[in-house]
Amino acid sequence: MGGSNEAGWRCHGNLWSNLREICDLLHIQAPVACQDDEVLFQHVRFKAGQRVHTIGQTFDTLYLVNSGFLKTVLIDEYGNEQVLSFPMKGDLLGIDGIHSQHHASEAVALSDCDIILIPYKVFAALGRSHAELEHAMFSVLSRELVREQIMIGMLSALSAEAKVARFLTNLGERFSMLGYSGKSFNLRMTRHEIGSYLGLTLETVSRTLSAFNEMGLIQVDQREITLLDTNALKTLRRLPPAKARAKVTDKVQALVGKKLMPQWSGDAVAA
Amino acid sequence: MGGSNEAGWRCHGNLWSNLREICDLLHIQAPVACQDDEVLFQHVRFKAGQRVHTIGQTFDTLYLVNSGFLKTVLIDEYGNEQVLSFPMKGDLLGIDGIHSQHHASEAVALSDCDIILIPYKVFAALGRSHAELEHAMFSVLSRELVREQIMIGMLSALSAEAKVARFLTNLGERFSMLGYSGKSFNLRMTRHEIGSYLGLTLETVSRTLSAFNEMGLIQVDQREITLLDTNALKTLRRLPPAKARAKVTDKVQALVGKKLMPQWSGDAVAA
DNA sequence: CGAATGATTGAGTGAAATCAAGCCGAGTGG
DNA sequence: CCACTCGGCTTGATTTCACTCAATCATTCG
Repeated sequence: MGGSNEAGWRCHGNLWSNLREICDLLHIQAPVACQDDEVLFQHVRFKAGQRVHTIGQTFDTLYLVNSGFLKTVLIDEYGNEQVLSFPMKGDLLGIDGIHSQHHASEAVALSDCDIILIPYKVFAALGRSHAELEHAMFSVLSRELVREQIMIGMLSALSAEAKVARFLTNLGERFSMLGYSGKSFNLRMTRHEIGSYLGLTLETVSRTLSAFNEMGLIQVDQREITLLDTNALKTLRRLPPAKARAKVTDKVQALVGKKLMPQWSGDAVAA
Repeated sequence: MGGSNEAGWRCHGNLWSNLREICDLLHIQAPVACQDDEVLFQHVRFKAGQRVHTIGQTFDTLYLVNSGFLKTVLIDEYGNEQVLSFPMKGDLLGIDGIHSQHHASEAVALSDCDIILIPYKVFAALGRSHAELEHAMFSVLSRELVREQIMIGMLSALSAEAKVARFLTNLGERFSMLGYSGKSFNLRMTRHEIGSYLGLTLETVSRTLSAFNEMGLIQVDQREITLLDTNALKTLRRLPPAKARAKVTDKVQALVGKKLMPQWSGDAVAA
């Protein structure tokens, strides 16, 4: 809040995409009988900090990210933000508005973004005319649903270290799928936003990143991250729910976890 | 596991529903031009403990709950269950299978259930022929998505007491929408399942219910629950993230919360 | 350059987990 | 029938992980 750009301000871009480009972005195969100029979809640019849609806003269009990084948030009764996701290229925004015709969440640009507008009516009509497209559309919604289910499982079952570790590896995987480096990347969000997303405080996020850095699992410098031992990060699940453990891998995990606890004697601090 | 009925066993029922009945159950208006006998959907009965679908199973049909109570779960790498939802009458199961053509979660009957089978192909075809229906179908998926988003917000921001309180009031609301009593009902799930759903241990769930009972907010006897002060339960949000509070209601909340902490001197224990 | 925002780190606390014991009700079998 | 088990629930004692509060840096920006 308090930024110079308040919600809803849209700078009109001048690019347009056809259906084929939309399908490519969404990773679904375009219908065979697809005339390239059948329909065109407008691009709109958002500056960092601008909102693509706000809570309560009337829903009538879906948003497909063509470039840039965003966050989607819920606002609770005290005005606190709850981060739900960090969409990037190829992600579809605004789905939550279909049900009640009003957006249930808010999408904020974390960097300058190029967003493609897909009017819901056009979206729906395309499904009716192309059977393959309709399935693909249901598929996209279903994928979102599964993603959120996994998120729920992660939130309620994993330790703080495991949450941060998975967050980093997931981010890496998404970057590499987009053609960027999956090992070395730049966080577009603050520690506070990461914490909100993972159900942790910013201090815990910061401490955990520092600990991973100490352990040589990653290299951190502010928002610059390099994953050094992706495997260890992926297998570092949870420490708490020991209960009936026997497997070898588990014992290794426990050890890796324990190493976090002892005070990391400050040797490389304060240059 | 270890029950006499393993997954997949289906006792064929002999009931069938038409499209109008399906739409009623889903709370969507049936298409005006809807011939009642256009398509028929088969009912199938499941006994308590049976699985409607299992993880990894090939997806080809959606399941609509006509009666009974279920849980949907994710299984993690250690074989631990993570409860995702407690579906009941009117809820649609299996959506998560659309994306990958395989179910990502498992649905288990907590009581005897009557389930309506909706072949996905039929479902999709209906959307293409009836425009209103297509929107309604997207709407159902969107509603699921919003529900999960709210779940995520709840998991990462609320205290244990607030989670349990909301769980109870939500359950009450769902029961009253189905025409049952929203004040007095029977939990169909164990403390362990509630805990898994809320990201808590069964002990914490049990303690919290006992505390609410002590405070006169509810009345508990094993799985028999009576909500005595629904309002207090609904407004009992969170205690921890104090940070910048000033409002009157907040102070009241804090007090209500604090009363939980002092040891409840056992007076009514052990008859 | 200060002001502001974000990040790091420390010290102490507290909410919920863990470990552990006992109770209750249902089902089983001698 | 009663002894026995077994799963679910309750409650207590203790531990611990992550939060809170607080101070200090780093970086950006007006």
